[in-house]
Parts: sequence; C-alpha cells; structure tokens
Amino acid sequence: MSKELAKGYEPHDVEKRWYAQWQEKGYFHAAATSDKKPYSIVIPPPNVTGALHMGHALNNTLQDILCRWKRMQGYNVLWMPGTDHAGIATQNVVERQLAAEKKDRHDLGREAFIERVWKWKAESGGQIIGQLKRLGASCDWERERFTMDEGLSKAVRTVFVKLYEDGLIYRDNRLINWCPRCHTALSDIEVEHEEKKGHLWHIRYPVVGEPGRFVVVATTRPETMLGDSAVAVHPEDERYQGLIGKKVLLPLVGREIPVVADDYVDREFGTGVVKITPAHDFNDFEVGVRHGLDRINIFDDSGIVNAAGRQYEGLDRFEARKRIVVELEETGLLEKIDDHGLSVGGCYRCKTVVEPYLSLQWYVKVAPLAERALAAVKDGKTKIVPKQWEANYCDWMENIHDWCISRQIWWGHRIPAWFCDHCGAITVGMEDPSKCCTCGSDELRQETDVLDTWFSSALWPFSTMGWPDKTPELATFYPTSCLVTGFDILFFWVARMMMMGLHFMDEVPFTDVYIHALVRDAQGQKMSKSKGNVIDPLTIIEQYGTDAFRFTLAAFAAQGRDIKLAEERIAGYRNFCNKVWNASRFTLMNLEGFDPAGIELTDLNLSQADKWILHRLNVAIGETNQTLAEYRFNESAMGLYQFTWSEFCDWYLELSKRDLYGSDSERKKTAQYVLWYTLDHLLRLLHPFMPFITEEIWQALPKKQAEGGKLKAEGETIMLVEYPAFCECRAFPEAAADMEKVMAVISGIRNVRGEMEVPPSREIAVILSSSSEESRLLMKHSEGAIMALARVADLAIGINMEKPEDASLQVAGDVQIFVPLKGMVDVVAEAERLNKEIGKIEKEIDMFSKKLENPSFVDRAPADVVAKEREKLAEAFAKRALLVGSLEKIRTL
RNA sequence: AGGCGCGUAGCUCAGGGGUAGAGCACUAGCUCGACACGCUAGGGGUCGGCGGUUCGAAACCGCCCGCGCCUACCA
Repeated sequence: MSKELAKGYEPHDVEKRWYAQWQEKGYFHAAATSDKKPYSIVIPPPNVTGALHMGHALNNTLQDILCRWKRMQGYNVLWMPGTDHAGIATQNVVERQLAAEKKDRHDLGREAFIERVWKWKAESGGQIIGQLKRLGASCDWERERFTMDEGLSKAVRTVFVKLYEDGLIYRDNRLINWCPRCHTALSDIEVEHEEKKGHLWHIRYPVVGEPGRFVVVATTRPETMLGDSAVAVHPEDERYQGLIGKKVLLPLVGREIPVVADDYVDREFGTGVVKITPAHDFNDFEVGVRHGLDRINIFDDSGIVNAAGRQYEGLDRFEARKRIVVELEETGLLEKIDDHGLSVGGCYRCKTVVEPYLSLQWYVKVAPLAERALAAVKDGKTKIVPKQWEANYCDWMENIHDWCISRQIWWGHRIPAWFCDHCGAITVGMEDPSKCCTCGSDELRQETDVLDTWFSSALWPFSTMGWPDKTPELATFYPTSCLVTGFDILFFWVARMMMMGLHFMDEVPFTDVYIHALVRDAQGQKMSKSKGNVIDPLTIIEQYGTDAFRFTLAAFAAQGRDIKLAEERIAGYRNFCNKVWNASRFTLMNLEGFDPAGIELTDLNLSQADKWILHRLNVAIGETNQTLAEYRFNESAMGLYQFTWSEFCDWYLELSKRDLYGSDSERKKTAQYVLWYTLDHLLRLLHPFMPFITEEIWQALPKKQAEGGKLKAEGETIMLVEYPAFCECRAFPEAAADMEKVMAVISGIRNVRGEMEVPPSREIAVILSSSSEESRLLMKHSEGAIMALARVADLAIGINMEKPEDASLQVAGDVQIFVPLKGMVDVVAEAERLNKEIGKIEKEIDMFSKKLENPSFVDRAPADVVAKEREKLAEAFAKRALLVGSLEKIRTL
C-alpha cells in the first residue's frame, strides 16, 4: 500500500515529473462557468524579453501560494498568465541584433522590422514562461495571453477610440521627456531621477547698449544657452529693477534677448538672474508661455545640436557643453564655476539622460478617470495591503498629470488615427478609414506613433478575459480577487488599471491589492544587471530545489519591508524540506499494512500525545488560514516551520515510537492513524508553499478510498484535496496542557543530562517528586513517555519524596526531578549547574517582586495580570528554595 | 524640500504594551530502529541615542543620529 521513500529528498526529478503531470491533467485550468465560488488573479505580465529575476520569483510564488490555497479550499481558481510586448525593451533587443549586422531598423522599413520582432518573439521570446513553470506556478496556461495578440489589440483599439470619442484623448505640442537614444517620448514616471554631482556655471551676459555692464546668470546646463530667448529676474528684486525691459546679448550666439520679470525666479538662488530656454526646460517653458517668448529647439532627436545652434551644429549635447564652457572662458564671460548637486533624469529603459523636448504628442486627460480611481480606494472598494500604500496611491492620484501615451517607436499598438493631407482633420475609428471623416478626401496617412506599453497593460484584467466581447470569463472572474505586485509599478500599472477598469467595466479591476517588497541586494540596492548584483533564481533552484526557494521567499515576505536575500537562509529551508521528507519516510516505514479506511478520529481511544499533536495541528491550521487571509505569508511559513519541526518531529514522532514498536495493537493502530492523519494534514497545509515535495510524499501515503460520488480527481493529486480548516473535533486544550507539563519534565531531565555531561548512551535513574496527587497521577500516566524521551532506565514517582544526597536537582512546575548520579556525581559540576539555575530564577524573582512591590502596579494593572505575576513569583520562590536547599546539601558533602 | 520605511544576538531577519525570538554561525556531548541537510544541551542581546506617555515601553509619542526608498523641485 505505501511505498518507501529514498533516504534524502532529490528535488529535480520530482519537480519535472509532477509539473508535467499537473499540466497534462489540466489541474491548472479554470472553468469559464462553475458552481464553485470564483477566485481570480491576473499575473503582472512579465516582459516578453524578460528572464526570471528575484522580483518575479517572489511575486509569482506569492500568487501561486494564494491560488493553490484557494483551489484547495474549493474555489474555481483562475490565475491568468501572459506576457507584455514591452515596446521599448523589445525593440531594443531586435535593434541590437540589427546593429550586429551593421543595420538599423530604417534599413528594413517598418513592416519588415515588425515582422522581424515577431520572428524574434517566436524564436526566443517568452522564455520567462518556462521559468515560471520551474517555479511551480499553477497558471492556467491554456489561457496565456500576449498584449499584442489579436484579442488584446482589439481591446486596445476599442479603448483608444472610445476615449477619443469621449474627448479624453487629445494632441498637444509641449515639452515632454525625450530619450535621445530610444528616440521616443517618455511619460513622467518613465524617467528615473538620480542625484548627481554637477556644476553651476556663472555666465556674463552683456547688457545691450551699456558697454562693460553684464548680468550674471547661473546655469547647470550651459549648452542650452543656444536656445535662450530671455533672461528673467524677480519683479520685486531691487538689484535688477533698471534692467527689466532692456536687452542682453546672448554670448557666443550674438542674439539680443529681453530681460523679463517673473516671480518664478528665486531671488535667493544664484545671482537672482535666470536664463530662459523655453524649448528645453519645463519651468522655462511656462515662463515662455507667460511672456510670449520664442521656443528655440536646439537639438535634433538624438540630442545633437541642430542648425539653430549655429557654429555648434553637429555636436552632441555633452560635447557642446564642453566647447561652450571653454569658449566662454576664452572670451572672459565665464565668471565662476561652483560645485552643485542636481538630480538628473534618465530613461528607465536605457538610462540615457533624458532631454526635455518640444514635440507634438498624444495625451490622455486623466483627471476624470483619476477621480473615480481615487474614490474607489477611499471607499474601500479596492483595499490596498499593506495600508500604508494607500496614502501613496491617493497622493499620486490627487496630483496626477495628463498621460503622454504616444511613443515614437515601431513595436507596439499603432495609434489608430489618420491625418488628412487635404484638410488636416484627424480620423479615428474601429475600422481603418478609407477617407477623411471631415472632408471625405482619401489622402490619409496613419499616425506612425505607437501607444505606451502601459496603455495595453492597463486593460489587462479585462482584456485577457475577452473584452470587449461579453464573455463568460468576464462574468465569472471580473472583478478579480487580488492583484499581487511590487510597489515599483503602483503608478505605472495599478493606478492605470484602476482608471481603465472603472471607466470601461464600471467596476474596480480587483478587490484586493497586495503590495510586496522588492528583493534587494545586501546594500539595499535594487538588483539590476548593470550593477552586477543579481542573484539568479534559477541557479538557486538548481542548487536548493524549488520548494526550498519558495519557502524562503514566503518566510521573508514580511509586509512593508524590503527583502535582502541571504543565501544561508535558503540552505536552512532546504534542510527543512529534507526534514519533512524524512518525517514522512519515518511515517511510511511505520504504516506497513495500515489502512485508514473506515477509521474516524472520534472512534479512537486517543492518547495524551495524540491529543496534543492534534490540538497543536488544529492551532497551526487556524493560524495558517488566518495569516494567509491577511497576506502575512511570512507568519504562515514560520508557523508551519515551527509546527513541523519543533512539534511534530521533535516530539510527536518520538512519542509515537513507543506505540508503534510496542505490542498493544490497538495503541499501534491509533498511533498509526494519528501519524498518518497529522502528516496528511501537514502536507496539505504546506502544499501551497512547497508544491512538489508535498505532492511526491502525499502520493506515497495511503488514502481513504473516496466515497461514492466524489470526483475522481480529488484522490489523484494533493492539489485538489481539501485545505484543512480549524475544527473543534481536534481541540483538546486540557490534554495538550497536561502533555506540556510532561514535556517540561522531560526537558528538565535532559537539562541535567546535558549540563552534567551524562552521555546519551548512559541510562539513568530518575525520581519525580510531585507536590500534588494530580501531578503525581499525570507523571505516573506518562512514565512511558518520560522514560523513552529522557532515556531513563529506572523511574520512581511519588509525592514529596526525599532527595537522595548524591542526586542532581531540577524543577519543572510542581515536580521536583532528582537524578541520582551514583558515585559519578561531580560535586563541583552540580554546584555550578545549581548556581546557574539559581541565577536564572533570581533574575525572575527580582523582576516579579519589583513589579509587585510597586503599589501603583498592584492598584492599576488589571487584576488578572497582577494575579498571574503573584503566581509566577510564588512559583519562582519555591523553585529557588529547592535549588538553594540542594546546593547547601551538596556543599556539606 | 516633503513623504514613507528601517536601525533587535557575530551575520540575515521576524516580533510588537506584561520574563527577548528564528535560521545560519558558535560551545559541549551524541551511530538513540526518519533525518549529520541530523539529535540533545548550552553560550550570546541595557531591541540606534535622548526625552515623554504608562503601574509597566524593545513596542506608543516627540526630538536627534545613521541607512534606504519614493515624490517634487532646485537656474
């Protein structure tokens, strides 16, 4: 019936075998309609270019824990998987390939290039999907989606058209963040700011018509002076009153520009005079609007100075800076250079310094969308866990800017807008138009820009389920139950999904959002390839096994705290897997000929140890469910770890051995049942965390035959058996408390053994002297267990017994433990041991008495607390008296 | 500049008003019919600092120091 397990757990073969089987049998597949309650999660779609990193591993482990847990609880679980087309990132990959062939995308042309990207995707894209499978992810792979597939593209187009028709999409010519390497606009949040050391150059601008007079401006970007169209001072700045309205001569360029007054200028900063470059600085742009200044664009789309930069044309931004500084110095117009720290924005894809750049882009007017998205969180329709992120979310929603959605790349959803060459009107529609909607001309050109990748991901919770069609999946699974993600994409993704979900589905996309930590390196830095501080999850999986890795991540996933991953911890949980394995091996070895069929817990005459482990199991079950429901994964993991190792293995397995090896067949059968029952439940509890090892063991375990009518699959895999729930039928609080008293006595004897250095092989005699009949009976009842676990050959139990002179003393509750060490008692060692114990107990006495001597404590603390402290103090006094008495006797020996 | 978070054992981290916890590392002893990836016992912490609230603070509040992150802006 049961088979024997190998001596140690070998993960690799087990993982491969079970994953294939799970998938083949369709256990991951969600029914579009079902009588079961629905539970759904959409995966944060990894980039199609991506490789599994620690962040993915954590993110998907947590999702898988939730999905497996809910599935076992009987929910119809949909974990929707897929990948993101990752516009810029993917285009970069293919462009790099082309570069190696000494070509660029323009050599191929748009169509051929896109074809090439699809080819790349087919051949080497989506590798991360296979890696997620190695992690054990129980996604519904039959439903895997891609943001560029046909259905999702239709959803994108529908959304764009509707937003356009609703007046929520518009074009405007203003400054945007431009990446001169990717050649595209970026939204505000796609720019990563970094503090850098820079300089503040002070430059003299001669005042026109007043030879020898200068104003000094301070700038961090001297090259932008090529595009200056004014200098500004504060309107109330007395130093410069006479200058307002005059002109200064732009050095090197020789253009005359006005001095304007604007209260944007900070009088305290620098010289109080600012150069204004409306085409290359966000603040200057605003000043320019107020004063009707020219916007002089001095760079091309690669950040190279254009014809407007005259003699500097053709120079790169940074090259131009150097030249200009040198030439200013040579002409004596550079007054001084100060060190100055500033934050520099970089492209989040390629880290190139972004350039504020004047261009015509498409925007989403987000204010009306944000309003609902904000209210949904404030009203609790969507709950963000941990709560502290709600403030972050709300803050961002309240200060939201319009979203620049156009990107000047080729890989992505091309904006479905057509310009009429005849009348200039824009035609937007679900079908590609053949003529202009305004003048009917057929001279149409489609917009070449594509949409921001996040535009399509914003639709993910409903586009993956078939929207805009009305599908059974949407009816069953939208809104989704939970979104699990890192805070780094709270704004990029979560906020946008909220806005789109509410606008198009009229319901929030998810009821819970669980925000987990970022996995960082030892310095608390984000792991990144460029920093070279990456630990590869697949290497870890190879080395320690998937289950150990997953358990580690769960154990580390404390709320609101970043994870600094330490490899020793993974080794620790690898050992834990092995422990589970060996406990199971032991169990199976002792279930020879055992059949749980027909046996119920209630029919059995349970021992104290049986009741204790069932009680503790019940507590573990309750806590696991509770902590999972609150997304306290680390507490679930730690609780199960403690139960498994410190209770089931350390105590129950040892206690059960007497029954298993003894001659009482009823006792043996009961122990076998409880052992089987506890392990079976433990494996179920652990399965969401450690899917592979639990399945492997569970398969080897005997099963109760399914009663007629039950689904066959329920007996086929641990994945589909019921997740344990707290049950009064397993609650034995009194028996458990008794057992713990016995355990304290066993620990007391072991303490003497350990401290007196009595080798485990040496059998000893022990006398237990109780102070009450009740505890004497308890000890008597448990003498077998005490003898076995403390390795006692000869055990005497009585009330208020005399301590033999040459015996060591230990105290456990109201039981005195005498360990006669005939002839070999080392007086010095025993005295030392007793002194140590007395020291410990005196610390306690000290603490308790101080408390109780404090009248305000006695008066003001709750009565039960005071009573409890009194009891503890009395107990400690008693214990000390015994120890001191023993010490005195020893000294007289 | 504002916001958030974090300073707990040698290391990596939990915990969170009523005697300080785990893993690893450390010490001593162990082939006890699952496991040396193990067993038993043990050592190790004025919980970053200073004030406050409280009968009681590692926990709550304020300030300070150190570290990290986010947002904004800084010519």
